[in-house]
Amino acid sequence: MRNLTKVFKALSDSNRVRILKMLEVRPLCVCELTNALNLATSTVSKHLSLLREAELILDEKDGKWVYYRLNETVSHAYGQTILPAIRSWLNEDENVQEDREQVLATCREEACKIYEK
Amino acid sequence: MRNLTKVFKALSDSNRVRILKMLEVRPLCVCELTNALNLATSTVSKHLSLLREAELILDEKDGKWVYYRLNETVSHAYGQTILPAIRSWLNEDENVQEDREQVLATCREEACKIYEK
DNA sequence: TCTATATTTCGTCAAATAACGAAATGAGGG
DNA sequence: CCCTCATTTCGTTATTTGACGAAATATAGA
Repeated sequence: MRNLTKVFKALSDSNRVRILKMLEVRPLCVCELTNALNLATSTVSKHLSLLREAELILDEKDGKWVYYRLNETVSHAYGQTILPAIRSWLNEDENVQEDREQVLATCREEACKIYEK
Repeated sequence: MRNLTKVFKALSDSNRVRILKMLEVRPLCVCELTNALNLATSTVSKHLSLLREAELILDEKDGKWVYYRLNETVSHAYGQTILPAIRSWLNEDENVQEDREQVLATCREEACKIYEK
């Protein structure tokens, strides 16, 4: 029960749903997400930790960046049902489309201060 | 987006999920639900109104009682996906099983003060 | 090492939420 | 019409949540 409500709670905030819909495009680092959401970095980081605790996303460190991506192999039935459903929902939503355009249009050098490899 | 988060928010509280799982057994009036949840009537009434606003349940007046039941013909895709999923989840949950046993064992005369037709 | 950048953690504040009891509303039966 | 019971609405309170900025942590490069 606790696990289920944790998943629903993670999904009950529009900024967190926007994050999931952006991650459908490709894995993104915190600064790219922050850029699109227009929130403080610490706020976005907190949203990401809630999504991660619900096992809806995974994080991977790459140098000084942390990349977040959808958890395609989520272990619980809740995510197995809900993540694909969310993928099919909101694709016509104006905000979601704008977010995605911005993600695609903005290269990381603009979203983050520096892009070096 | 607003509609989706409204649905998830409605589902993000364990007492509201317990209500849905009890309504899987049969339609119930507010006093029967209150009896099982051990909350103030006004609190249960508020939970029910949130579930109703998310279109997950329907209410029907019968004399001085109001019966709530699952919305089997919910119009939005969110409910069409999530309600059947919830029906398949938590059936082994201890609290859910206790709630259901109580619902089945308690006749309305006990749950409510009076039963008259 | 020093600096710059990315991210997380912490402390704080305002708004939202869940709970309660009291009061208001509605329906049925003397 | 009065009384009772079921339910909802309202006002209050404690807790949770979402936001911010500042401070802490981590990494890469000069």
